[in-house]
Amino acid sequence: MLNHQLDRVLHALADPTRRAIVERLARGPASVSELARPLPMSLAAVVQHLQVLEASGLVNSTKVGRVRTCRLEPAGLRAAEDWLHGQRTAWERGLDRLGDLLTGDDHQGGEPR
Amino acid sequence: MLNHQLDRVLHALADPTRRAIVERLARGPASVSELARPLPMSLAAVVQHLQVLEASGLVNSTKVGRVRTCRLEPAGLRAAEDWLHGQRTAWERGLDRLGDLLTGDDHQGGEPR
DNA sequence: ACAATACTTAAGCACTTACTTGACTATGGG
DNA sequence: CCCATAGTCAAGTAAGTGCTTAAGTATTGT
Repeated sequence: MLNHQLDRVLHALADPTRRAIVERLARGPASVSELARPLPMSLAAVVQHLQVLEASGLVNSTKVGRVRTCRLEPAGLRAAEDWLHGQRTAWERGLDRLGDLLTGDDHQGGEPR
Repeated sequence: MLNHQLDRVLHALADPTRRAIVERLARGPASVSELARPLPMSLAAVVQHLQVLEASGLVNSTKVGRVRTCRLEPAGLRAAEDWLHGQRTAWERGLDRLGDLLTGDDHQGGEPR
């Protein structure tokens, strides 16, 4: 995935309203009004949040008649998850190597400079 | 984890400069100047990014003498990872149940309304 | 003591974000 | 045909973000 898209995904998820929408959509598809009903803001504001989510690739929607149905697109979620996992495990592996060094158990050779 | 902290973590990671800092720190601790060197901006700007990262709990730092050493704190990364994973798998389980319904293989009973 | 290093703090500025309201365009039921 | 429903579009605004420069404070090497 391009850095650019990860950018959009994380930005989209950084907002609590948009996370609430994602949480709702994780339980199944919903129309714009259904998504808006529990939220303390105008429907127009919700539509704007949906545009951000759609631009990030986290959500896609199709309009049939006058109702637009939105669903979650797990790929974007997955990409962000993978990035986070990569950083965290890289760091934790580093801590492990440090632990090995301190216990004299270095299987790779070469000390830190 | 409180919604509030997830908020800060995702907001912190939504910026490419801050993600670059996290990627660097995943390979091991670094001083402020070391973090700033490859980045195309002033040191003061980097310090501001570090403040955001530290407020989110993703990074902590200790100052010895005149040099502040920053390291990654994996807990925040983990919390975000878990949230993403939860949403994604909830959605995918939903898709599975839908698949089961379509193949007549519903082991839970109760059709969608 | 002096100067270089490694930050720190504050003020300011362009740009973006998260809303609002108001006007508008389908679509569908009675 | 009429009206409610469902959503769209366009301004406008207050607050927040990501930088900058400039001035300041400790700490360390000579």
